[in-house]
Amino acid sequence: MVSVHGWVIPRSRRSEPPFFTKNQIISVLEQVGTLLQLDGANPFRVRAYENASRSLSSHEDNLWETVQEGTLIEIKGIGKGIAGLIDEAMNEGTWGDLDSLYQKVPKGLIEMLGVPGLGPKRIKQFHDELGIESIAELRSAAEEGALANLPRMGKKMEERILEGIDLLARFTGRRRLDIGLLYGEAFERRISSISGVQRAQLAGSARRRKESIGDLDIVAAVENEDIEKVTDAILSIPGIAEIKGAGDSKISLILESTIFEEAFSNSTIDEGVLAALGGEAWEELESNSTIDAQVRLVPPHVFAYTMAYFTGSKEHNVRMRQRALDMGLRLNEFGLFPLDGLGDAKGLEAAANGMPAMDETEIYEHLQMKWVPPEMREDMGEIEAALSDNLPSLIEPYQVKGALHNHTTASDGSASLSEMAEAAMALGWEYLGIADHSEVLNIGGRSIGVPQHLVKKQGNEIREMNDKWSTEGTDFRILHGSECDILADGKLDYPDSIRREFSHVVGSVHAIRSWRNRDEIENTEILIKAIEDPTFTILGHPTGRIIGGREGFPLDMHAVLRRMGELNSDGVLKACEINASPYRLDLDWRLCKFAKSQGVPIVINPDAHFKKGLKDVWFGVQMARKGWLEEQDVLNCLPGSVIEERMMEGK
DNA sequence: GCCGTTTTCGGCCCGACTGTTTTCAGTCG
Repeated sequence: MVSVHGWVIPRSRRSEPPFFTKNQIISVLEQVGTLLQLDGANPFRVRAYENASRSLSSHEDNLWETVQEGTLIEIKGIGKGIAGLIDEAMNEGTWGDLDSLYQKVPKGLIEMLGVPGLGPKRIKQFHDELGIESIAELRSAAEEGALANLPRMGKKMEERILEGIDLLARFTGRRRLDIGLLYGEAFERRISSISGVQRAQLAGSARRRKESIGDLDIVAAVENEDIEKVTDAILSIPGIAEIKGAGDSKISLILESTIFEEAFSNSTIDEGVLAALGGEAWEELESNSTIDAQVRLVPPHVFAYTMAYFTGSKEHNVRMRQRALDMGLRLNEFGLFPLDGLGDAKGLEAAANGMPAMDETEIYEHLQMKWVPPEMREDMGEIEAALSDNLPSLIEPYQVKGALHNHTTASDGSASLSEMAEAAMALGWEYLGIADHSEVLNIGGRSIGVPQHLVKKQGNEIREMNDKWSTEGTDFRILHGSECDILADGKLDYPDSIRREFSHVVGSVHAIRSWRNRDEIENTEILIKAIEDPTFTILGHPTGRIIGGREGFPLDMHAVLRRMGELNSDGVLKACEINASPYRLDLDWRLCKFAKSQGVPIVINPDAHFKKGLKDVWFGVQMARKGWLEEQDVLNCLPGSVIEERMMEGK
């Protein structure tokens, strides 16, 4: 459901400029786009606001400085109008005439956008003609049959809206990447095994490894004469909760977790993904858990084009089509065609005259570009990099040699030191960093941190184990760190003398509530103060977000990373974690490239609380890939013998 | 509202599906 929470124009709490932060500006611009749609504005004007919001969020420089320099309009997508708006907001603390727009559009209309089949046009029509301002009013109007009499409406639309309202209540929100991939892999395998399907592959945000997945897209290559047979077979796959629609080229479904039973017993799931998922995520699925899925059926010779198209992202595709147009070509899900001589041929008919492509590499070659890995297709600079042959060589899961943030029974983990070490060795790792919680941490009134007097005991155990491996000639070691709480005032838990004994200190915020009650500027200052402590090594789950659960606390992460970069250039090691738990995936991948540009090393940490949790590193690697990171950018790609030294040097 | 070797106006990515119509508008991805 589109949450209505937060749909008010922000008021500044500050007494001097800048009155608003970059994140506040970005969110207002995005909301204005939506509000304008509901107000019936010119769709291109709507897109201008959406584009401005997007381009600002990938703009890495300090926005306040840009405003002061007067160079706002040099940012692509920001012209005179929006630049004036941003200038006014930051300098004066006012939003021009946007107040009236926020006032004008009833909040219930925003919620209605979440109803499948309802868009801004119909919502506006209902509002203008019938005075409908909320989902509740919409439901009763539909039940009374009041909607069917409107122009271009009818009984069927009315029913669809009622179903849509129910659906919205039942199947709300997106799925975490791990859950989405479980469904996606299972569904892909089932479709691949249908006779008549020549190839089938998962596309969409799952293939791009987004941290959360709205619905699954699967492309299947099927000859024309097999379409009917294959469609019937797909519709009879067990695990389908509902069929939403089925045409010649597209099938829309809702899947439920019963799809897994046979898929798992046949071990048909991709081994790499299954290993990463460890089966844990599946066991946790509720029986009423569902996910939307679309299957596209296309002739084999256009499969690559359709894969590229439905892998997205939408923004990447727009840029690709623009690139094609620049070369006098048209690109769509069926092929790439010269614009002249295309005539009236559309869709598949036109594909006969298109440029052939056996795989995606050839599509990019036709456009004189290097193939872009799916994870990078977000229009975050990959188009330019692919055109100039400057794409990074992305990190691979096998390049990770250990991890630095994991727990044992000494705090809230469920496995002992030696059990965790064995599991790490089984993964082929050369080291395991243990970072149990510090003393202060208690969750639900129960203290789970390691008290001061037990820190030394843990250190002794680790030393004994390391000595044993060393005499045996085993290339494995445990690094004795701590996940040390960053207190609300920016101080670190434990006395200095204890912190200095650890090989590394992962500083993490756990008392999220007090950080959420402060503003971005204050939080940023306090967090930077904590990072500057000489014993501080790694920033753990920087914003505290839980995917699908809660937003992180307000923070200017660019400013934090800039400061960490300065400290690194002074020779002090300050690394930033990508917490690899699929619940967190924090640092956000969108910030990885910036961290790299500032010279901040990244550590991919599973934050494992049990043996299988170590495998979550796989998800962290996916995020690092989305963030353009290479092997040398990631600290825990260093071999065991080197990483100890690196941490000593960095103090 | 933004943008511009076609720069101050007239474009702005493209197609399938659905339900409403009898040629098309709205929605979705």
